[in-house]
Amino acid sequence: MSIRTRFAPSPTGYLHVGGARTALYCWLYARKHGGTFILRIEDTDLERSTAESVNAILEGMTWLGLEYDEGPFYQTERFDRYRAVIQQLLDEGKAYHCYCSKEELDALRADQLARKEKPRYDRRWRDSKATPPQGVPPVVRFKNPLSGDVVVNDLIKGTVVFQNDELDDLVIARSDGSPTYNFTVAVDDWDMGVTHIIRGDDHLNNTPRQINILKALGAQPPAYSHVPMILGSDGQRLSKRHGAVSVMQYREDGFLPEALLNYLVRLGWAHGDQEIFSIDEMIELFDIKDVHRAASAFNTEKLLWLNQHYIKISDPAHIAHHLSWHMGRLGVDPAQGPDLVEVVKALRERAK
RNA sequence: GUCCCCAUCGUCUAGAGGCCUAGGACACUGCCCUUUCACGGCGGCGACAGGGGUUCGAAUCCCCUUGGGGACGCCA
Repeated sequence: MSIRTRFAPSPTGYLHVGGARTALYCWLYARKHGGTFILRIEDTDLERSTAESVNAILEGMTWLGLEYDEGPFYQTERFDRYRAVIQQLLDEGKAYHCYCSKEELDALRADQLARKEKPRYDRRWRDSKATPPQGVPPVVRFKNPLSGDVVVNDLIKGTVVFQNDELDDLVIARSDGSPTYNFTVAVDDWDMGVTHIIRGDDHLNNTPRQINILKALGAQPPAYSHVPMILGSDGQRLSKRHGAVSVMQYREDGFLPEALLNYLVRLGWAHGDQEIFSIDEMIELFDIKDVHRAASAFNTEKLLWLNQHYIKISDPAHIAHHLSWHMGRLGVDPAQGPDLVEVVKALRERAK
């Protein structure tokens, strides 16, 4: 069977380095196996998703050269499909309506937390015969299995077992009828024939839920690979205070895409002592199974070194091309000055 | 709090029981090259979180502790 991977960002911000690395790994894995790389925009959160973010993500991927074979698919364009599957689950008794108000749920959560329990929905409407309250639009919840466990054979993390009784009945459709993340992911990965899911390990806990939904749908779960997070230089979660986090910010700061790609592929993965990888070498040597299990800290110094390396060894015309982009951005007309290729030749030994 | 993940130099990592008095890279640093800055060359500093096992032998396997991270939403 042909390999199919997907990168599925939610358009609620720019493409950051963590997402870029995940996209790179998905892309490399597909390329290595002659498979298909799919781009899917997970925009079911109508409140936070923006067109600007979609553009920023597309722009970032284009700059890095991570071209997709299919897509971009937008989940907002697939609502009819989700609605049909939700109805199917309802008809089959695999999902049910829940009439709890947000206040009710908040109170339940606060209560459980106060008792030092893991907060989760108590399934009060799962088998309820009670008459639904008037005028309350219900959400749809998925009937998660009550016992047994879900085994995830993760290509990076190894075998991870989750007890079903740790999971609650998650909401798959909001009271306004719109579908939610864990559900749309399962349906899409199934519909799109995704064979290998490669994503951030912040999704590892979602995996058993998605597998249960897939099973309820009669679908074969794909292979999972959860790549660790990228931390800031101080070992804390990457955020704006660490400086550049947006991929496009690196472009503006003068980094070459090949330098960022080389840095990212080497962050959390290695092939012996090799530090420099061309795109072709990455495709040939990269294997998702060799990705490190621990989170890693982003180190701009090393990126800078790689950038310097690529400036030195690249064709001067190539560097000049990037240089003219920066000059244009600064309002300088390259045609007015000396030949950029010559400038690059003269200065490349001493630039970063 | 509960569940899940993780743990080798400051950082990225090699290491899949003996090849390890733990290797490479970035950073830092000494010397050389050099009119300057870089580049380059040769050195140096620097780590198996702690404790128990298993084994003739453990950075490598198992358990506990500690420390990080993630998840627990009508966000994704």
